[in-house]
Amino acid sequence: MIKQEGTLALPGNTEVTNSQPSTFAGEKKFQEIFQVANTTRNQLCPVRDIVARISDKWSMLAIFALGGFGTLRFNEMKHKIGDISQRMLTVTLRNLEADGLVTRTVFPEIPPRVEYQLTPLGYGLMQQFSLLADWATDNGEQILRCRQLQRNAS
Amino acid sequence: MIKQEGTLALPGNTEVTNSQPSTFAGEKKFQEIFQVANTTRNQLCPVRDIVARISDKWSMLAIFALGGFGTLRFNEMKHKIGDISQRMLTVTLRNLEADGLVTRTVFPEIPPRVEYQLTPLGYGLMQQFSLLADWATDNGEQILRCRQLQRNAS
DNA sequence: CCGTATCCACTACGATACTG
DNA sequence: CAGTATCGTAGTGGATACGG
Repeated sequence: MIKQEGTLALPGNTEVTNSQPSTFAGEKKFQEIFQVANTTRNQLCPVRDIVARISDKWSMLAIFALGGFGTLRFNEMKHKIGDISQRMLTVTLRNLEADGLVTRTVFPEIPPRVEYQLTPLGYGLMQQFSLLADWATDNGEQILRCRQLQRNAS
Repeated sequence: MIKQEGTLALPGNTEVTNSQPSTFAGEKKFQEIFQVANTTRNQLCPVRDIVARISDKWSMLAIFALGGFGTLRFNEMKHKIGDISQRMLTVTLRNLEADGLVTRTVFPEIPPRVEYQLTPLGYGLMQQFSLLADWATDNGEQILRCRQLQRNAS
């Protein structure tokens, strides 16, 4: 007997052919993304680069903070995010700035004032990313349930 | 003089008011995402959890490989991804399985045969994620250019 | 064929202290 | 206020060897 875990994405075909089932539309598109993302020992890949950028511990929060509140000063962000360290906020913002996702404006005053804002590029990224966030809020619970079942089974 | 780096997301308003400029539509939506994602010392957040899952080094590639090619055996994936180690492919697939994103089907044969496939959940995630990948392929070059300029300036 | 087990290198991150 | 500098730790991923 076959050990089958979970449910399949596609209705099981009793007749297995070499071609993929017709329900598998869009397949080629994902193949292309795979090929692009799979830059085995080649040059760097924009997709993986961008995922890497937004997927560290704080970048996503920083981006959505700026998208949600507009312009923010350093300590405003630090206060909003709550448990981020000064160091990590600096590092995060510097990285985002280096990628052209946020601007950093220094006002030569005493005490110093520094304002951060999303660039059009950063705003676009956030919009795309918010779609993924929507999906995550819709389906996150199901994933967590799967994880629980898995842990209980082990 | 103000030290201004990069370009701003919004046209500069000479008159600054307390309210955000009207071009900043969608602000509230992003505030909400921020609030949800910013689970400061609260329980876990589905958005961050899912980002964490797809943002390790190999999960994204594994998902798109399955989405692009349908059903794959262990060594087929390993061959397609190229420079992934056996250990990391196992770990990656086990994590995806635990989250209900892929199924793992063991055929009790000698030699053993194990097939992996996306679940509906995993397929949905990949579709959302592919939109982000599209954005990345469109805008990745610009980000890389920004990064180059930054490095040359330093 | 499809894994585990073990060890090791690297780096992301946090805590703390100090500065213009 | 808005950072830097330094150090310690924990987790991630690679190489290698072995097992059912």
